[in-house]
Amino acid sequence: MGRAIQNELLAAMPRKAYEALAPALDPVTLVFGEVLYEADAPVTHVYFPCESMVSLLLPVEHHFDVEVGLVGSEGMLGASLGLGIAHSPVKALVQGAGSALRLSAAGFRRELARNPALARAVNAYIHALMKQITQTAACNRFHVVEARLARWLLMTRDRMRSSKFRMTHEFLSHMLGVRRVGVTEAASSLQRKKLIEYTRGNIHILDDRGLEAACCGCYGIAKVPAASALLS
Amino acid sequence: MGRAIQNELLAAMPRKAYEALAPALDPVTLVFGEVLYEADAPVTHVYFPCESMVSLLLPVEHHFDVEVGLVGSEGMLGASLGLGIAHSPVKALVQGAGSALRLSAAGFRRELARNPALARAVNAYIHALMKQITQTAACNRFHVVEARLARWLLMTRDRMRSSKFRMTHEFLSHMLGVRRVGVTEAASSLQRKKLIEYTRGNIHILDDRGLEAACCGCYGIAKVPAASALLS
DNA sequence: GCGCGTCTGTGCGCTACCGAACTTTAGAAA
DNA sequence: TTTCTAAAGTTCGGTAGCGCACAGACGCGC
Repeated sequence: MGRAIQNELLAAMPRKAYEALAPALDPVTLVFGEVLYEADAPVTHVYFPCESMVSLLLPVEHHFDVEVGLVGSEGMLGASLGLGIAHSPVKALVQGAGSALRLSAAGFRRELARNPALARAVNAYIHALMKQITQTAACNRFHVVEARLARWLLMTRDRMRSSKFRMTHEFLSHMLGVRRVGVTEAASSLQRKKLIEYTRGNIHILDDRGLEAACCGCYGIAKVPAASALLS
Repeated sequence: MGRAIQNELLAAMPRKAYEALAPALDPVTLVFGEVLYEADAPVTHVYFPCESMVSLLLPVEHHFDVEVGLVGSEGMLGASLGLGIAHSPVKALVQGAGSALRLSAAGFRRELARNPALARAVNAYIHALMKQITQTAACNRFHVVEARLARWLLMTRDRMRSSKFRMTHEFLSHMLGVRRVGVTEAASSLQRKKLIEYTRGNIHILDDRGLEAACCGCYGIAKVPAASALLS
């Protein structure tokens, strides 16, 4: 346990409270493409991503799924258990492989009951997630593909803590709910402006500032505040 | 207190728990156009609509606000207090005038602490609201104006418990995040199909089944379940 | 080096919706 | 009755994104 706590939700808990929780946490590696929850299916475990990233998707009839939220080390999966709801409203798909901490649903409930700091952190995160989903809703409604792509890349960078990651246009098109060609057009436009570069699934953000300027204000608004701020 | 409890969230609480809460509830009349909360502003009171309806709106830069949710007698406003958050992420605008029950934020917190049935009902509603917002996000992304209008009319009917209500095209256009002309076109199409009729702000749903067929599946999915089901 | 599958780029006609202006009509007020 | 205003209807050019189809291009395995 000497290492830094990599999940910010856990890191923001009082030391003692975290130490009470730590033995129950099970380190796991999330693999790309893994489905943690299906939509409306039971939540058997909660996950605290450390260096991984998970998309929240909603199935829509006659369409591919749309992404409504993105969870990384700033958050958790299965927070609805904190509301006493044992099933996930959305599908959770591992988007960036990496480490996470896992806990059984029963264990999580137990910890919530005896650990008020955890309960507070979880509640605060539920609220932050609602804001994120709300903002995404508005953004998807009003903003052009290029701006939304820029936002998505920045959100991914924040959660992966890296400006290089793997992601094909095909995949991005599902995330943004547009055609693959739409992504190709937006991505090559961003590349022409020297904001990113990419080849065959390897994306590299070259100019963070420029990319922020290319995306809509939603990025700044929906940025999940540091967990420490959540608890203040 | 002999009358039926008109807010379903309250009605679903155990009799004893409700009776403990009832004296603190302050009957108020919400007037059309009243703003209960501004976005990101403090929540001073919570509201349980009885025969009124309130829109949840998100401000978007360079645009009118977009609606992300709709609250009627099946829900409440200010539920985020149940998460320990004292400000509203969205703007709450009274959409359908009518009666509601009001409670101060402090009083609500007090009741939550001593009344587990209320806490459970509130948590369940928060979850239902998240689902509604999520579904709205996806619906706004994929479905055509006519289907979204049909959905909105049905949701309004459910919350107002009436198939007649007042609502101008101008106003609807803000709710749906489209031009007024877009609403006019969609509405006259629905009228031509004899599903609704309207004149100068008076809308009348003629054919519920037909209207449900004209709208997307989102309506059925995002329908907030009866509060009694929420608690089961 | 060859073949093949995956990823990316291009072209084309089409539709829903936009922005902006203008007209008509219902109904309340004078 | 006349006047006035808010609501609803119409028109028109423009565009973002769609569906579909196909063409290169990179990289891996053999």
